[in-house]
Amino acid sequence: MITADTSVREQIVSTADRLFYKQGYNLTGINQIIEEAGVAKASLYYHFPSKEDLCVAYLKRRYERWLAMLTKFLEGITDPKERIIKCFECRSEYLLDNDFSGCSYIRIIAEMPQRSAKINKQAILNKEKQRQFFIDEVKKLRRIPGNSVNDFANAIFLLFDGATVQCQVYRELSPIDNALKALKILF
Amino acid sequence: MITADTSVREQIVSTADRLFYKQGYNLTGINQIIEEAGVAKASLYYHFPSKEDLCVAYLKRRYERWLAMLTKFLEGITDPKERIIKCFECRSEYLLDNDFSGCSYIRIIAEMPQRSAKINKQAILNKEKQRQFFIDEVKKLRRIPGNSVNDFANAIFLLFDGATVQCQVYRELSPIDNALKALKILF
DNA sequence: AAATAATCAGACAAACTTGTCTGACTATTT
DNA sequence: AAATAGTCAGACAAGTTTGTCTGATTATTT
Repeated sequence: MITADTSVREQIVSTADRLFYKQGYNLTGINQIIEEAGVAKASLYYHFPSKEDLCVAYLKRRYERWLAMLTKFLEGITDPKERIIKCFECRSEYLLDNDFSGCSYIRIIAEMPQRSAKINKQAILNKEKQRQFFIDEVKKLRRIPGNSVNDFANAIFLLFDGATVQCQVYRELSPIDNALKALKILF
Repeated sequence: MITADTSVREQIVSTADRLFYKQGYNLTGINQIIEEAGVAKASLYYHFPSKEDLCVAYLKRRYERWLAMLTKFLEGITDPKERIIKCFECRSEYLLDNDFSGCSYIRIIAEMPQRSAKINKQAILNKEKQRQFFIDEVKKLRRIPGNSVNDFANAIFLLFDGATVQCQVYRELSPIDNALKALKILF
């Protein structure tokens, strides 16, 4: 009996996840993945018809990891404004834990101008889930700056992505601080 | 007598510029560059010791192009608030003209987690010049939201980068509109 | 017990990667 | 006129890439 998290499939995805995110998709070869995962090449291609499909699994996994981390961060916090701020603080920790590798969805699109339909779809789906989080929180606010839920949520989402990519570029967390200061001006 | 813009060196850089930005750095081979530039491989390596050095030239060129475009956009406009807004509109046109390829500095760092020192330095230099533009404009404002020049300029810069990457992801200009709406709330 | 699903190791294909080198030729400068 | 700088075409090295295929072995399910 083999448990889910030691299965060959899981080994492959978790190794691909680590390597794609750390080294980039294009610079990570199938051979490296199977070697570090300790599985046969045929096993990888048994589970994933192509590298592209493995990439989709990687993106799904990244979102799940982010959601789990955020959920834990927000535990017990009900105030929407505080929850939004905590989301940025969660980003700080995420980037620190992950060597300032930025947002995997943005990165995968930056790396693939050919625009694989499957990968594109998953990346955008993940981004939309992030946007929805902010919309949901903004809806709970008593007073909404600008008087439009979507406009204000989108403003926060822009700060969030802006801070994420700038942290990646500068390899430091100051852009998150800048974003928090921007939030203070906005609220 | 050979003019500067038809020289072999210029041919190489302009071709590399086009291909790096469109296809991505890692997916563009030296062989494709020399073929499309119509030059010999030895000529490329005569001017640029390595692909890395060519990349630095590419980043410099991208900044110059952006600056030229922005300067033209701002011609005759003196009001700092208006100049900031125009900068976002310039970004719209830039992205539309360039197939939504995003910011070349951010992208190159997203593509190269190995962090080539030369490339990293140039990318950050370019980003700092962009930040300085916003700082200079904010300084001219009569009333500064939040009462700190740097904080407000950084907020705008975050919106700028956030909008740029989101436009790249979604392949549409709505994030720029969102950023302009965010600016309205901020001001 | 038989059939199927999952896994293994690794060879192979066909293409691509950056960079070096040869050797010749032309243009420019001293 | 001689020396240097620039350019050419292309072979070559040593490595990489994704994906296919062989053939065998083990696990699971029917």
